Amino acid sequence: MRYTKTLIPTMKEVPSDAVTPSHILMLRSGMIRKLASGIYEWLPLGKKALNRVEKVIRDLHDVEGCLEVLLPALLPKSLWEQTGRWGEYGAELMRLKDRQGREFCLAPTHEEAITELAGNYIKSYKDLPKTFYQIQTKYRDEIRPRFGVMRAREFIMKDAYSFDADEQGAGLSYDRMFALYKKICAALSLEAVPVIAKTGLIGGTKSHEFMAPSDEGEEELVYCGCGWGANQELAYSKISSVKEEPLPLEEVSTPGVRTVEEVSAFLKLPAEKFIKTLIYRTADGFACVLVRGDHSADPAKLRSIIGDDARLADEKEIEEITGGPLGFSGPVGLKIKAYADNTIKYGCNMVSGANKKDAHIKNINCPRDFQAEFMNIRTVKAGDPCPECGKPLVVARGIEIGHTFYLGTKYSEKLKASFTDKAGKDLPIVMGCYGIGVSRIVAALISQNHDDKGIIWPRGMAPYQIEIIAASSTGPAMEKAEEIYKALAEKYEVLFDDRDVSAGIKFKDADLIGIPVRIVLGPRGMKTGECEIQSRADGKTEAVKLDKLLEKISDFT
RNA sequence: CGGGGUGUGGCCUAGCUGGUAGGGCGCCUGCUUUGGGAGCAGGAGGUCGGCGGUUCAAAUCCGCCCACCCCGACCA
Repeated sequence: MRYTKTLIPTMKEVPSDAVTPSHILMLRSGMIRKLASGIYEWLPLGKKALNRVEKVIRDLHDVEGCLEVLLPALLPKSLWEQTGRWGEYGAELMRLKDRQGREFCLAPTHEEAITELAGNYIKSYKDLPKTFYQIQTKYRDEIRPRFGVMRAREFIMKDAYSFDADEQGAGLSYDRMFALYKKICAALSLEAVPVIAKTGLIGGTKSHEFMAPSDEGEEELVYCGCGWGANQELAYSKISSVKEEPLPLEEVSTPGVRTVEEVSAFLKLPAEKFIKTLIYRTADGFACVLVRGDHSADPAKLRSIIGDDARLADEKEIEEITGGPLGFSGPVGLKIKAYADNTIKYGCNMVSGANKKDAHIKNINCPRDFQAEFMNIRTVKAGDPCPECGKPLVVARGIEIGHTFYLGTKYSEKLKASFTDKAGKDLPIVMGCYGIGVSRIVAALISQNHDDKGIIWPRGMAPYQIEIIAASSTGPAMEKAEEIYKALAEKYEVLFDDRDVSAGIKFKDADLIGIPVRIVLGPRGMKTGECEIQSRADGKTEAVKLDKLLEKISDFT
C-alpha cells in the first residue's frame, strides 16, 4: 500500500480527551476516530490490526472444531424475557423500539439467541457436543465508557457457546476452550494470565478471566508463577495458623492511642496481632467487619458481603452501638452481626478495642471470645503466600481480554433447549460460554508494546509487515524505493511511504505507526548500492546491499 | 447516577475585571529544501457547544440545556 493512497491521519499532538497510552497511540496513529462517547470508527490502519486479531481468533477456533455463525445484533424483547434478563440486565442493555412499538435490544451478549438456536436444531444426544462462535459487534450502555476502544459502548467480541449432553462433557468443553484461549493469547503475542473470577450477569458456576497485565488495566489481579491466579475480588492467600497457648482476656489501658499503628507501637506488638474493627451501617442495620491489623478490607469483597449501600458508621453511631468512642471498637461483647476475614480465625491472643475510651483488650481468641461469620474480606498484597504453592504472589493491574464461564443449564432450561438422551429421556443441554474482547485486544497489544515514540507491533500482529521509506522524495533513492516496493509487495504486506515530505516526518510517523521492519533508502546508500533494514523494536539497523535485500528481508519477517 | 472539570477552524491552545477572535500544528499555492516533524512568501478555513437573558455592546456576566473528559459503582 502506498501511503499517498491510503488514509493514515497521524497526529503530532495528544488529543485532549485521551489519557491512557493505548488510547493516545491509537488516536495519534490514525487507527481510530471517536464519533461519540464510547463509539469509535476504525480507520484503515486500525481495521487492518483488528483484522489480524480476528483472523488469529477465527483460525484457532476453526482448528478446534468450533462452528462460526453470525447472529443478529438486534434481538427481540421476548427472548430476553424468557431468561429474565430483560429485567436483570438493567440500564446497561441498549433498548429500542421499532415503528410498531415492538421492543428490541442491541445485544450485549448472545446466550439467549444461541440457546434458542441450538434448542431448535439439537434434538438428540447424537447432535452433541457442539460449540458455536461468532465475531460480532456488541452493545453495552456502559456506565462510563473510557480509554478509547478499551471500554466502549459498541465493541467487537468473539463469543463462543458450548453445548454438551452432561456435566462431564461440559467440563471437558470448558477445559478445551480454556486451553484454546491460552493458545490464542500466545498466537496473538499477548501476555495474559488466567485468573478465577466472578460470573456477573452472565451467571454460571465456574469462571476464569484472561487478564493482560498492564498498568492501563482496570482491574487488580493476583497471580503466581505456579499458575494460580485470581481477580482481587476473589483473591486469597495461604493462611498460616499461629500456635500459641490461649491466654485469658486482659484489658489494658491505652490512653489516646487509636490506630493500629499507634496501639501496635504502644503495646509493642506486631500489627498482625490486632483485629481492626470496622462498623458499617448497612441496609439491614449495623454490622462489623473484622480484619487483621496488617490487612485492609477490600472494597469489592466488602460490597458483595454488606451491600452497595453500606457506609462506615459515624462517630455518634459508633458510640451508640459499641459504647465506646471511635478508635476503641472491638469484637468482644459486640451485639451486632460480625463478618471476619478468614485470617482472623487462625489468629491467637489477638488485640482489639475494648469498646470503651482509652482501653484495649489483649488475648482475644475466637470462638472463645466472640463469634463471627468468616469469609474472604481482605485485599491480597504482593508478596503474600500463594494458596497453592506458598511462593510470593504478584499483584498487578490487568486488562480483561477474555472470560470463560461454565453455565450449566441456566439458559437451556429457561429457553427449553433440550435433547433426548440414550434412554429416551428429555434433558436440558449443558452449556458454557466464552468471550474474547477483540477490539479491546488491539488496545491491549498496544498497551503492552509501545515506547515514548509510538507503537511497537509484535511481528505477525502489525497492520503491515514492512514499511519502506525513501529518505529523499525525489531522485534515485525514490526510484529505487518504487522498484523495491513493487518487488516486495508480491510477497509481503508493505506500506510504502511515497509522500513528498521531509525524511523527518516519515521517520516520526513510522515510529508512531510501529511497523516492525523498516527499509530505508537514502542518497547515502545509493552511492554504495545499499539500503538499511531497521527493526522498530530494538532500533537496530543493518546495511544491506540492494541486490541482497530480497533474500535478507526474509530473516526479518 | 453522585462528585470534579472542560467546550474557541481538522488537532493543541491564548483571550484577566465585557468593546466584536489570536497563535502553533495541519491544509492550499509558489519558490527553496529533503537521513529525524524544514525555510521564505502568499492564501483558505470560525454559528467562540446550543438556546434564552443582562447590556449601547457578550467568547467573556447570568440561567437552562447539550456534548465531552476525570474519580466511583458495572463489564469483553
